Amino acid sequence: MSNEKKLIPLVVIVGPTASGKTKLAVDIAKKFNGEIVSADSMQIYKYMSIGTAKPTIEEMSSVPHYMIDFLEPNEKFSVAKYVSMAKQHIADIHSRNKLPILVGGTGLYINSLIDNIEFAQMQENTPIRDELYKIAEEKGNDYLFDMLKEIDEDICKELHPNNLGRVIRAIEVYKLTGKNMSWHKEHSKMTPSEYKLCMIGLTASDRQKLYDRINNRVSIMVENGLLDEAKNLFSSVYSGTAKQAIGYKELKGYFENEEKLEDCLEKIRMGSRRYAKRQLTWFRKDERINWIQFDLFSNYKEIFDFACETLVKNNII
RNA sequence: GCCUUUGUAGCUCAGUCGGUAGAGCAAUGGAUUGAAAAUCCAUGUGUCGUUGGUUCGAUUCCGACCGAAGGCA
Repeated sequence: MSNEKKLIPLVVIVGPTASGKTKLAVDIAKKFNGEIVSADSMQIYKYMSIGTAKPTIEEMSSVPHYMIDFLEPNEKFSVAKYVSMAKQHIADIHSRNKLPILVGGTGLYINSLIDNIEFAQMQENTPIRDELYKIAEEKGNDYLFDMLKEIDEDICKELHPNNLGRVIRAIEVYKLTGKNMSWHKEHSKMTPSEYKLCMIGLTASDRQKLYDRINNRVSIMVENGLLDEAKNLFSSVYSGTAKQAIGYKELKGYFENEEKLEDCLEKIRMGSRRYAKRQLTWFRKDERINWIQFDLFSNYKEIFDFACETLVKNNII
């Protein structure tokens, strides 16, 4: 094995929702001749722009963006697909002598990509899953968990029986590949990352400041036409992954005349706050991240300058 | 003004036939390898409205007062 292969420089900007990732990424791209690869599990969908806080049309036309706006809302997606597509974009950007910038809040996508997780090669197989879900419904979560114990005792130490989706996936992986999840996890980390990273994390030193921004942004989304966007989405086919997006599902009750608008909006704010909390839990443990606490700077320019300095210090540009 | 109901965790409410209390939601922490903006796990001290009385002991019984909702005038 040779380490001669040259690493691709990659700027990574992470952080909870509403922390200002999009703007910072665009400005960095403009300054350093970069292009942006999004790492967001919902911005991949068309027609879901306001609610997922996609970059504006101006932002997207001033800097090339990838992994945004390319899937119909009824199409399923997965980490494995994300990693293989995003990797190609990064390689392509680099081959054109531009600086790739990975930006987003979906921790699983980002870590799978930058840590070079290799997923088992297989097609997704819903008949197996459906059958397992049926077993769980009839005989209970513990029954399925005991099934998993038979084929992968180690993974059971990391999983809770109630985390049905993962228990089922672990069984499915074994049925489709003949190797259990523990085996795949171990073998997925064999090849080292091909990127030279500089990670920047945006957050607030005071959690309430972040929550204020989130709450405020929901009102802005409504002013920008969130309700119409959601209404259109409901009238078309929208399912699977896209259906989980915060900012749309909460409005259903309003359109069906069962809930007040203000109550639905409060649900969106709450859902977003809880999401931000989970994002922080995910990113906090990554010691490679250079954190920028936006509320400790007096204006945006200082944040931008500080971010640029960080990139220079890390020899990324 | 009178009658009835009501005042318990940030919110909605249980409960204690008198021995200082518990659920859901929220909040906080954590997990995260093909649905990840999803999914899952862990964490419950609050003058039981205020104030007197009865009692060994009251949030629980009795009285007064304060607040809320409804009804009658």
